[in-house]
Amino acid sequence: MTKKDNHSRGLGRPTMNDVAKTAGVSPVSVSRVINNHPSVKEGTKTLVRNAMQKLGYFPNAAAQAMRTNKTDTIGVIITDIANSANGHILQGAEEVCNNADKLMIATSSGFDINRESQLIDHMQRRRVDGIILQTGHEESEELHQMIKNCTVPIVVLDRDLPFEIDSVKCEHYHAAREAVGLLISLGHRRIGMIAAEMTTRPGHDRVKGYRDELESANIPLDETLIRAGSHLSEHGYHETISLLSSDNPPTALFAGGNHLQIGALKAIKALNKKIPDDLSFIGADEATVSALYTPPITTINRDMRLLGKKAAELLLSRINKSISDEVRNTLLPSEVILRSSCALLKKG
Amino acid sequence: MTKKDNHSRGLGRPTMNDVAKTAGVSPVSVSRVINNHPSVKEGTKTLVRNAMQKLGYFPNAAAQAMRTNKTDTIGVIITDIANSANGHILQGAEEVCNNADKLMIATSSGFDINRESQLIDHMQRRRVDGIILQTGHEESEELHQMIKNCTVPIVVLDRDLPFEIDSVKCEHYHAAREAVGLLISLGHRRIGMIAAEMTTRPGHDRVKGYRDELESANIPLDETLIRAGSHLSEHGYHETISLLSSDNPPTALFAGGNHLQIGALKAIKALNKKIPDDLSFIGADEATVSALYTPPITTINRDMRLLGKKAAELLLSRINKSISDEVRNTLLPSEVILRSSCALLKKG
DNA sequence: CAAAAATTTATATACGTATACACTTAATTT
DNA sequence: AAATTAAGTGTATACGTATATAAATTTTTG
Repeated sequence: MTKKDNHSRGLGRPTMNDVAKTAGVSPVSVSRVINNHPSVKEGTKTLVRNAMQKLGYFPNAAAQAMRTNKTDTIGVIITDIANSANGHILQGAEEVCNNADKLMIATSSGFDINRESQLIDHMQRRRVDGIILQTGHEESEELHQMIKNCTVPIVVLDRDLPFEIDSVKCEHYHAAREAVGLLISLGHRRIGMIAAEMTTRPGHDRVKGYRDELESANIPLDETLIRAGSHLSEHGYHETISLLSSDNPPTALFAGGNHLQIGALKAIKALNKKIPDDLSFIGADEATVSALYTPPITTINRDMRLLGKKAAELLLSRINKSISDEVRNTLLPSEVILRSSCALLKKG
Repeated sequence: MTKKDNHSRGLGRPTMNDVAKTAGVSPVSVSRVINNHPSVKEGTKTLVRNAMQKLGYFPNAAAQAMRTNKTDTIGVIITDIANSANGHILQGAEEVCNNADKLMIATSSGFDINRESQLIDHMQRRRVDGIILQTGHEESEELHQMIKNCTVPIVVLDRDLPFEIDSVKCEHYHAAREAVGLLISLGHRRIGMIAAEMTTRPGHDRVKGYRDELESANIPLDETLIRAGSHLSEHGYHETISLLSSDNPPTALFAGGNHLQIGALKAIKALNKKIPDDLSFIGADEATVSALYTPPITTINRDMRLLGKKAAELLLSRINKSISDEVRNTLLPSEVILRSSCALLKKG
């Protein structure tokens, strides 16, 4: 019994050596069968395959990774995995990765900056071939450093970072302008704006679109109508309650985020206000509820699956070095879908 | 220049040896610092830490895995990652894994049986410490074999398999009976049932609950009222259209699945039927829409996050061998949440 | 102050795989 | 038939880490 014969000694899983022994060939032949090397006789192939079958052999990915310095794995770090919008991103990315024979592994940070750092760390230790990152902390200096120092390619998902880096983003600014413009064209002058963190693209750009559109319509800005700060449903709920129960409530409301929209709709329901009679309403990123709501809700939509796909494609190209070295920033469109939640402002 | 001095030659990433050289200590000391070994002088520690910092060193997880035969990784295989119910499962599981210092990596099969096998394979090759599996193919013999032969512990998520295996499941049967019972108590006799695949727990058990409750109420079964077969929204839509436009349409409808419910509601809307005046309705697993719908929808709910947590906890216990060897099957409750989508059957 | 004990550091090796290289045998050419 | 080529297989080794064992150093003790 030789030194390396772990398996027959009952310790641990079968290795290439065990398979080789069982098949009566050398370990090299086993390796060649595994990797579909051309020069191996058909007879040997089946010999090896049978042995693998018999022993229940699985190649050890860690050993392979160490030897080849590749893992064929793409790591994805998402803020909130329970958000179905992110689910669609993951679905899109996974489809592309599958087709490229890469395993996509998804993790989520829960918007926790420490967790985010840990996950980038994890991915690097595991030597993933590349990372798709949706940070929840665009502004963190620490994170910028981590990203800059990262030893594997990163594609950033719908975030603005203050340095050059591959990214795929969605258009938020013009869509927000279009949404607000629609409300203005219906006669609304007091338009409430509920937004996510200003340190995050969807929050920042949508608020900017709101401001610019009002300005270009010569409507004086009332800062108290802008309620930015969190992407959470609770934020949408409380700020909507606050806005609608104020002395001079808005006649229209724009909720720039799927959870925010849910929260806002709950608040509107709780206050027993009717859309669009008491209040015109525009939401964002929430396809299902918007279509089914009574009345159906006008909303800004974007193709999250496409976002995931584009990010994965860009990352794979970067990994394969099949594109030039210069940084790529892809911008995907948003679309305003008109439904019946917006009405002409009633005079008086 | 020695043989192993890769990094200073510019090839690849820094290793323990590079760090050791830079710090002026032996590789062993570096390893000890990494693993918080007690017996290492404070001065050496900082020396090593500075060197790691300077070189941008990251331990190679593959090498560690090979040496220690552990990966501190939990693999999760889910059917559909874009389904927010599954997102909540993942969230729950991830929380538990984080607290146990395990990295949870999520993948999804898209209900593709081949993909599912591949993923189990991937996980084994990568030597994850354990797998949480939500199969979309309870009935597949091939899959049963893969699961039985799997070399790492598996916890099955809300599925019935024809052999002993750790699992965490949700109660569907009694909740379905309760839902149908509620409709019966309101006078309904013709109750439509839209269900997912019969080869999957939520589909099978809910239909069984439906049948048994009707039987115990001495209501003759009309098989044409049962529309099982797919969890997809489209199935819910088409079967609802079909049911409601038949000669003898049901007066109440039970949609046993979140996507099915969405599809059914779309169909009801398309046919311009009013809930609950024209049709009483009960849904399942779709908290957001149900609460916001007009009228709010009575629904069967379950705690998906808890499902994920319990599965992860069971798996970790199994990995740590902190529980006895016997197979565990945890059953979590479902709950019927009463809202205003069900009404007394109008006579005549 | 020598010796024993405790602490810290170093040497050597194994984990499982892929590949460069050498080797054997069979097939082809001269 | 000898020489060349091709096809198939085997030997030896490196990847980066953790640890057993040994060695060196410092601290404690009689």
